[in-house]
Amino acid sequence: MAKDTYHHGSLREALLDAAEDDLRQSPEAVPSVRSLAAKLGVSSTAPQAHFRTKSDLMTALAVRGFERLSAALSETETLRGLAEAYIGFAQDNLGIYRLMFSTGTRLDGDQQLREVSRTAYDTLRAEIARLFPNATERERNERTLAAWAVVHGLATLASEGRLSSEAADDTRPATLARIAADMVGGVTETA
Amino acid sequence: MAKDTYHHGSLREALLDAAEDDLRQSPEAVPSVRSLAAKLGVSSTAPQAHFRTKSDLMTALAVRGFERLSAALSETETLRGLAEAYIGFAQDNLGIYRLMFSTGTRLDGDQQLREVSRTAYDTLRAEIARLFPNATERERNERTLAAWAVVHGLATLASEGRLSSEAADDTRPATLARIAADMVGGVTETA
DNA sequence: GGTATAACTATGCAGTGCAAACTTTGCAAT
DNA sequence: ATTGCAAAGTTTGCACTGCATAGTTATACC
Repeated sequence: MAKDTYHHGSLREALLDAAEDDLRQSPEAVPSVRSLAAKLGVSSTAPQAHFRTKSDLMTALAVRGFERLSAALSETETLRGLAEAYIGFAQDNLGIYRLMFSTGTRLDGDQQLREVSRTAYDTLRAEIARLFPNATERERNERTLAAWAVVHGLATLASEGRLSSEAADDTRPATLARIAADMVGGVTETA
Repeated sequence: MAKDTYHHGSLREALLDAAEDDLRQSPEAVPSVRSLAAKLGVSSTAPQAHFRTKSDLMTALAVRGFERLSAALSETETLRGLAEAYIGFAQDNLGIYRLMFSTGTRLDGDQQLREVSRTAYDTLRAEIARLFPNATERERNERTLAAWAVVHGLATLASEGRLSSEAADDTRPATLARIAADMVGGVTETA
């Protein structure tokens, strides 16, 4: 993965790849810029040419994450499917998922991040609208918000290992998704 | 807040107080141990006598947070009140709240943390049991989990400023709590 | 009143992000 | 082809971090 020419050619992407790789191998440790540079056989400050700050790098990674999440969501139709995809994504991409919703990653700072984040949300909103055609605009908004919150909450708590010992022993995406969908859709509307 | 004697006397508590103070003033920046020591007029490594690692200090702070959260929850009765208290706590104690659910703070490592975390959860569980007396054990478990997830999800998303621009403009605890309670309690059961 | 020990200091190390100044390279215009 | 220039990468260095280690001081206990 080291470079042999002076110009790496695609250091920007390589950095993101490397960061993602590290994050996948140990999701609890945010990789240092220096370690990424070292792994790519490049000087410690080379990344600065592509990302002004570390935070910028992480934000770029978060954008990647949202894109992939959106892709995963758009592959399903049902509410339960969406929930399962969301929770599954969180569990399979724990490091990036944390980054996507971490404090450092501010939505207001990055235009691209805001857009790609909105895309994912709109997918959910559309499904809610389909499920509750008679609801008012406001009801739909609130239901969408609540739906997102349950799913996001479950995904987060499960990923951080907060459910294991007390709240739930079965933390598989499918199981949690069922619980979430039951709560949002209600028993009546599903029929 | 500086010491004049060689032995500070209550450095442990002072460190926690100082950390909480910093966290309250700028919730997005986790204070450094060194800065806390400096603020208390104590050498950089003095804290090590009381907390083996920084993570230990943060965990102790998280315990404080759970205690206070439990106290806030126990002051109300209704589901909606619980939700409002929870969300309000998150917004008013953003720094500590993040710490309580951050990756570094592992439940499995600290006995005390596990207990105090469970206490808060049990309060919610009791209320759910009261609301749904006819539900099976399993149903109650699932509803409790879902309830926690919505509330926690809303609290987290609101605190991190993830709702503002797209999902909800009104992020006041009372409003979010109503949405959460509606979802959990359903319209039928509330009557 | 001595002494073990908990609480604190001093020093130092490895790592971190980042700024600043410099060097190499590719590309584009002449 | 030559030159000029901007982009990409290097070197150096600074301030800060957590933490290990070794030495110092005061306090509590017998």
